[in-house]
Amino acid sequence: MKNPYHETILEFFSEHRRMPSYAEIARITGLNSKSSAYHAANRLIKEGWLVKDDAGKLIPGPRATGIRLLGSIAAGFPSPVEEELADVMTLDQLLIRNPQATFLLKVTGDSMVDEGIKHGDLVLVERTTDIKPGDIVVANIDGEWTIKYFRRRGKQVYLEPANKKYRTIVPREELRIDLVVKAVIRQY
Amino acid sequence: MKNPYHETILEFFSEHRRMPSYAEIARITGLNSKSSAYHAANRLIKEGWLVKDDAGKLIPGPRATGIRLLGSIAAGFPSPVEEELADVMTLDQLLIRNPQATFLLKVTGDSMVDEGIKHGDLVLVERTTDIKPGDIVVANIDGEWTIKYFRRRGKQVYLEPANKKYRTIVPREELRIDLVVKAVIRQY
DNA sequence: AGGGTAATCGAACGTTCGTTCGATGTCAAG
DNA sequence: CTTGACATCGAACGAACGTTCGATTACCCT
Repeated sequence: MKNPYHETILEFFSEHRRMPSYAEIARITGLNSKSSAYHAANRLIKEGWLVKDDAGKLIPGPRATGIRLLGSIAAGFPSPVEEELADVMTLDQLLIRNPQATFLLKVTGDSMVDEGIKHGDLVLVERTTDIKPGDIVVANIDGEWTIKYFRRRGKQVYLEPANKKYRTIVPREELRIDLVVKAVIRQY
Repeated sequence: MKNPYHETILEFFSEHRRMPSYAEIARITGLNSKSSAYHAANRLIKEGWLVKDDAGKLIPGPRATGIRLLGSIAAGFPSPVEEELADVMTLDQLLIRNPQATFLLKVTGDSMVDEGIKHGDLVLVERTTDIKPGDIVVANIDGEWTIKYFRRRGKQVYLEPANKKYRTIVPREELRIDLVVKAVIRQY
């Protein structure tokens, strides 16, 4: 019972992808009545952990949801405790525009190291037809999948690595590319 | 009505951070009865857009939710269409262990370029006391915030950049660090 | 020890929920 | 046109929901 209620409740949210009912709040927090859960939830609303939407349903509040996007490192740093937070969002909301066409790939090899994309990194890839020169793309060259810059000189398109050890690839035949890298994610 | 129901419903989810009730599904889809909404939802469940959890509540299904984590690029690539998906998760679930203590910072400067952390990148920072040598940390050195490797030689701790242009920092006085970099995110 | 504030409880309320049913409507194949 | 499969509808059910109330308990302050 050490755990404050908001942690228990938000844990439920991230596990179940929905908010618990008051009966469920009572169950998971150890409270013995719905009304205790109701009052506890109202306290959490006052504290900003939860909010009620237009329909009166509980949803995670500004203090709980997502990630706090703070200033830049060199520019200084809001006070660690109790930042009254400008922008709060989910990483998914931040990074993903078209969920149906987006997925994650693990990068193998070092052909893009000079771009800061290393072996083992994850790349967030979106399937799209809107590919512009300079984009980083995932392409199938002669049956092999690779990640490269998409370049164009005149009418000729080619794929350029971000690593001098590798050579630019000029496709022998027509090159169909529909996967563009929207983000790079590296975990430590 | 061009929009298939699952798009309307999942749109509701991402806007409201909860799934609609059947009455609400009827309203937003233009259906005139709860039971139509109920049957429509069941179809979507069969198609994988939605699922019901243990309590019978609707939650987004594997086809809708989060991101598909596929194989590595060099290792080949599951068929683009209709991958029967190993792992599906939210980016937040993937990256964030302790939501309360986690936030996002924008990196300024190039002191970590050799680690693949470039100017303008976002770093996912967690406040923790468990910092080990080799970790990438955000530290306050003489009033300035910087991002560096945390190193230790004997009893002496110091901060090392990942860029030969910069010098290692040996703190004059005691160094209190509680921000460790858990992930790097770069958007294109 | 005592007094006051806040948390918890159990019971009760009207409302909304998910679900089932049978009837009606739509559309394509035979 | 007839048949069958399927989507939609409106009404109905008990169960679960959010909320309120008054009584009880726990906790802090001096």
